[in-house]
Amino acid sequence: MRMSQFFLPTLKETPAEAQVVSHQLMLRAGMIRQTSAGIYAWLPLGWKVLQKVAQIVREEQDRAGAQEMLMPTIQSAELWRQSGRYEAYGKEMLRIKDRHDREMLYGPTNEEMITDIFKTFVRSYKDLPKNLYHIQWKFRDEIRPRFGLMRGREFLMKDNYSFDLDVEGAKLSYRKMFLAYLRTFARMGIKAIPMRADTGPIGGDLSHEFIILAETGESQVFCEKRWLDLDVLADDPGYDSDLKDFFAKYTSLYAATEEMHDAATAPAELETARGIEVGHIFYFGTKYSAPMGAVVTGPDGNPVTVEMGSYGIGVSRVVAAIIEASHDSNGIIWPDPVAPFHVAVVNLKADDAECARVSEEVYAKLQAAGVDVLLDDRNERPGAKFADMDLIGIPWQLTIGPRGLKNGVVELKRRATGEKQELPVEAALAKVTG
RNA sequence: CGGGGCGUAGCGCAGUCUGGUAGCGCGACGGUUUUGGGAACCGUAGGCCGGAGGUUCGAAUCCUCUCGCCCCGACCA
Repeated sequence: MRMSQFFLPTLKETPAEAQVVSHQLMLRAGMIRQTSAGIYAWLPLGWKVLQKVAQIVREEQDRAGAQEMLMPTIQSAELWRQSGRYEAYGKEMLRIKDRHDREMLYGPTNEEMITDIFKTFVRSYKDLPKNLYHIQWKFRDEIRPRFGLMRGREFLMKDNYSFDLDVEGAKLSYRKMFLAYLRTFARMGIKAIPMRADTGPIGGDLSHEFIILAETGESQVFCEKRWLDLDVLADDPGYDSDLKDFFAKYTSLYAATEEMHDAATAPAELETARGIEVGHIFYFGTKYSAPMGAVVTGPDGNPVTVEMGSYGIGVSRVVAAIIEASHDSNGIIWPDPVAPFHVAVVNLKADDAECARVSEEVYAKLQAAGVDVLLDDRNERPGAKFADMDLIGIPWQLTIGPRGLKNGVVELKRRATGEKQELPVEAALAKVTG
């Protein structure tokens, strides 16, 4: 992408309405535009990041055996009456009426709908287990939306639903998602810690919130420091195992949110921090399958009400949470896997023939190599270019200027560390693509 | 929903108390000089002062109503 043509409305000053750093930086970096309280349009840069995050979620869901589908945002109130939640849900649910005065709603979640779809088609235990997901916009009419995308009203969520014949199967499905979530966040370059969550009336120990540590987090969390040293991607036993050992290892360390924290049972040496919830997994048995009649015929010919679980990742919130966890005073520092561009080629002097020639050549080579590259070919002053690049947080900045070219070198800067080195063009290319 | 605050140019703000023909900085546009960390100078454009009523000779400013947004609390990916 050429910056001279890219729709990237960056701001020098921080808009007054933004209080938290992720909101401020997303506005300044030209990623989003608020259209109503808690509702945002995603501009090209933001949309690129959102899609990268969604794609990692998608790949890990697929890898864990879940299947992608897409359910609508608008649902019928009828479905929710079957589960009893239409009355129970309260004002967070946006209720609307169509032209025939039929009661509809903008879905805050999809348990009812997926259960309805499931029961229509699945009749035999032989069809189990099943795990279905979609990545779709949700709406929850929060009393007070705030913190930009951290607590919006409309948000993009990956939600999936597992269906099993028995509790043991449901627990295995749960452990698979537990692993999938750890892998998902690890791949995004962030440390999300699973913390025991309230299971409400269901009871048991099968609900975890996945929390990212960040100073601006909404809730107080407590965990053992050793958590931060675990390497999930290295520990991954694969989905063919029963995952019991893995699950045991990753739930043995203490980690709890404020609500679940119990100083009496907690170890003495505890890390206290602020946390942002980015995912939540939940086993809930027959809470929906029973009232909605999701029943299959078991091996013995008798009907079995299926065991269900649901699993959510706040995809749009993750984007904000990553910024909360990874920024400095100059702007965003994207972890490589979710960065909107891998490298920015900064032509320091756009009207200099040699600078332009080398920049274009580097740009073309990187594109040919399949690298997501942004070329700053604007006729701006160097300071403005550097400031923009730091602001939008591209992991590598490859600066091409007349001073360096005279000596046959370009400057390669790593956004995360600020480390700069002068290299011949080919060496810089190798470093960026390697 | 309770409590607090704010709506004036694209963005950040002053002006409101004490009514008198709307201003500053940044940004945009044109020009000249510049060019390795958000340049300098000259010039230009841009505002029903959120909206509707009212008071007044006269309202951004006072009164009433309304809409929107932000912050603090109870809810949540």
